[in-house]
Amino acid sequence: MRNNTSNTESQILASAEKLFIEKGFKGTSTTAIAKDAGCNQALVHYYFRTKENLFQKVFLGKFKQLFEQIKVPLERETDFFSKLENMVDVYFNFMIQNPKIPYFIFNELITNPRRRKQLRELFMQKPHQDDVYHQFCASVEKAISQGVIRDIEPLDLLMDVGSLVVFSFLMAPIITDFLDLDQSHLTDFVDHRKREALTLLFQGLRV
Amino acid sequence: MRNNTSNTESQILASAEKLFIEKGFKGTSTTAIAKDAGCNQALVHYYFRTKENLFQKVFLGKFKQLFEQIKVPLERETDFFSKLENMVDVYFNFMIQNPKIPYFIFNELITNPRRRKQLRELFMQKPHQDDVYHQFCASVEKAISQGVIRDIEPLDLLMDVGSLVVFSFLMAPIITDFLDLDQSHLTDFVDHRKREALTLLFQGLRV
DNA sequence: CAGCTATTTAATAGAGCTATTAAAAACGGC
DNA sequence: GCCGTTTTTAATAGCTCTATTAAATAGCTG
Repeated sequence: MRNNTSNTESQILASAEKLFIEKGFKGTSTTAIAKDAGCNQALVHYYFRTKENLFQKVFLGKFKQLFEQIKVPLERETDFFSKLENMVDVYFNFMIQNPKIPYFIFNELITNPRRRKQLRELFMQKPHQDDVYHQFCASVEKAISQGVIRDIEPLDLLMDVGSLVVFSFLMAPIITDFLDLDQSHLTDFVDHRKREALTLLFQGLRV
Repeated sequence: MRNNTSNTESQILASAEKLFIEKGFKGTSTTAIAKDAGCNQALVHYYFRTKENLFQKVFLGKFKQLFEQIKVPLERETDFFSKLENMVDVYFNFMIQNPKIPYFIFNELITNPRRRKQLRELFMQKPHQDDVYHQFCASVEKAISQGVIRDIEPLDLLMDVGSLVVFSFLMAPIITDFLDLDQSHLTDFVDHRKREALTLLFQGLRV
């Protein structure tokens, strides 16, 4: 190999990422990837052997990217409502910049048991990533015992936040089409949802 | 035609429904549908001409089924918190009985602009179905002016409820696999989420 | 049962897909 | 400029898929 990541190889990866995210595994052909990357179809297999292989690279990469973002506000030591605000903020920002990622990951996790297994193994290999979750649990329980928030299971709180953040983005393309909104109105909508999510959470968690 | 819906025809429809919901449009072949229905592959095309046609029948049928459920608590005239509880109740129950429907509808709406168009036209044809939404808006605004709930836009309230209900079900298969839960623990989880959703909404909407 | 229609079958056209292979082209060091 | 390696290409095997067709079968009616 002449350079560590040849131009073609990374171009294929970029095209694959774009197409897989847009159309999913089944909806994307190696032929289409090659065409988008502007190279011969055989090169896709030359560099990545199989479509499945290439997909895994993209999928795990994106998942790690998401996870890196998610863990930041969970780890940070602040008062509880700041942590909450920080979570909503970070998640919304990530989604604004990567609006198709949550659906991409969801889709593949839901439709393909193999991906769930892959991901599980990924977590089993690195049990220390659990710490993020347990760290979060500890801070929730502390906030409860200090009377800062009402009694709630940490997983529920996580699900509440996740629901309010992710659902807005899953719905976004549907709403856009239904109400004939353009991109600028869409970001308004998302921004509006962010404020409402915070309001609901803050009020809904009071003692 | 001998009987209005021949045995084979409805069997094909049933198999198509099962497989489309499980694997989506791209993931399901007419060959697989025929095999599942226990008939010759050509029959699928004999009765429905194209795969697209067959899919539309399934999709619109399921969407109507969902919509019929959704509108019930929106229309009912009760005090606002009862309406809210009723909504969460009905939606959760529907999802427990049709756990794969929300993802199925989501998936096709998100990935296929044509489906969004189809659905939009469906609504445009029957503008009276708008009334359900406007009826709901009216009851929200009444509740606000009466000081029963805090100030909130009706669409936000709808999104809040939708988020908290639907997200639980989208996550369910992922959580099952991750935590090695069996079906009984899963329904516990869902039931638990239902209570938390209600708590969050009731508290989060107080003045 | 004869004739008509509805249903079912096997066969196949025609397309697209993944993956492989053998040969050609590009590139590097010597 | 030559040689070995890496990269790229065209060709193709071997699938699977949708949709159609012509022929066979079943079912009803008079």
